[in-house]
Amino acid sequence: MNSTDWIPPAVRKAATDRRLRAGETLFRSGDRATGLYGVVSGKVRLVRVDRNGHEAVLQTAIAGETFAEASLFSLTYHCDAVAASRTVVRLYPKRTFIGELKRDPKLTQAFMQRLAEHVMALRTRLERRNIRSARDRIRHFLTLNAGADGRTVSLPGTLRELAADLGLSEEALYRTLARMAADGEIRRSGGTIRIEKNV
Amino acid sequence: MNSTDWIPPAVRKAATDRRLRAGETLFRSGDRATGLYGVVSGKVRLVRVDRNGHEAVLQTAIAGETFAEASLFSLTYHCDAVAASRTVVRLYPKRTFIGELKRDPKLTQAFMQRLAEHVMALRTRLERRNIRSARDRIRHFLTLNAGADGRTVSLPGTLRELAADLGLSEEALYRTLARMAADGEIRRSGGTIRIEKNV
DNA sequence: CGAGTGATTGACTTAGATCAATGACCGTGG
DNA sequence: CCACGGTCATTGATCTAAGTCAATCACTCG
Repeated sequence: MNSTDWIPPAVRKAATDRRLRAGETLFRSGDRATGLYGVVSGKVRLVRVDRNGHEAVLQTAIAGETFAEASLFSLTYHCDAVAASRTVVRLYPKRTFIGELKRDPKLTQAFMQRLAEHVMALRTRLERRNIRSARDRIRHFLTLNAGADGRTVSLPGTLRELAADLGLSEEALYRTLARMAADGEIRRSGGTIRIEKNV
Repeated sequence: MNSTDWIPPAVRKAATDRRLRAGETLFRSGDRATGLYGVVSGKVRLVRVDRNGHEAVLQTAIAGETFAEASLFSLTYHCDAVAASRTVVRLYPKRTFIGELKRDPKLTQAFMQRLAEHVMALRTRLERRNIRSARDRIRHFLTLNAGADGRTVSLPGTLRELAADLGLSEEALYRTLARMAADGEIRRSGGTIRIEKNV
């Protein structure tokens, strides 16, 4: 559901790729919005940085996903996009895209769908941030990200990234995971967490 | 920009009003999504409640605004809608709306715009929640909600509501505001806060 | 092999949650 | 017309979970 199938050939043709090193910035808040991006390979984090240097992760886009959709409605970007690893992104130029939107109702439909999904995802994120307890926050993440069996969660990146994602300090995340494992609530192996007990 | 002008007559005709007492629930998470709502008068809070009973405020819709847009793309609602005061809401039925979307490109355009605004608003909210310090969180809110002069903020509701909105305990909000006022950073009078110093 | 990053654990501090009590205000029903 | 119940605003006292600083180890990538 997050693939870029919905992008029509006309827009595809106008796309250009760009290679990013890990940590490289694709755009910054305030830059002129040139279009919408898709991740070909790698991973991009959309963040806003406050004056204390704290990063708020708004979204993490992995291969096959798109980001900066809302930029079509704005002259500038409103957050920073940073490659989390070596990454290739594909730029779908704003002008072409908007032109095609006017012409292609299917695309419009698909695009609205994407925006609506975005709204829902952001709401879930917001809901999670409202949970004070680190443990409950992690539980929230785990249950909503479990695979088909409802108990296996494969971590999308490093724990460090996850910590930023959850809005916890690394240490709090490590410690809480350790405690949850000690209590038999979860079991860890490599990049995977299994939920052993539902609390 | 948040009025309901963009809703075409065809959809308007199918709308029905409903009167709500303060605190009354309009719909709950999991209820079948019947459509999108507009607030005629009063105020509606969209919240998600976690198992500890904590409420996460996802949106507060005041007179003239719409809410539950994303429900058009979903069979059920994903949050609770509760009237914050005596309120009249107008239901625009899903079926009619979707039918009209297919027919009316203008509506589609306007609706996409609304969704995009939603995404941006949610991102701002998320950004705010990422700020740890109560004082900085309040500052963030104040600067982004100042009127034309950039210094006057008229509070949308009670401080209690604001606290929930900011994700702070009431006490933390009261205390921090008191301290900010004592420091001469803000000045309060009735439902208005003036920013005296920018820090 | 050395530098950089991620993971982990310890020790300490603190901001904000929580519990509690009080006063102001407001609408309402007797 | 006023007493009463309710909500909002406010302040005090206390507690604790999470942030912060710091040190260590494992690993990987030039």
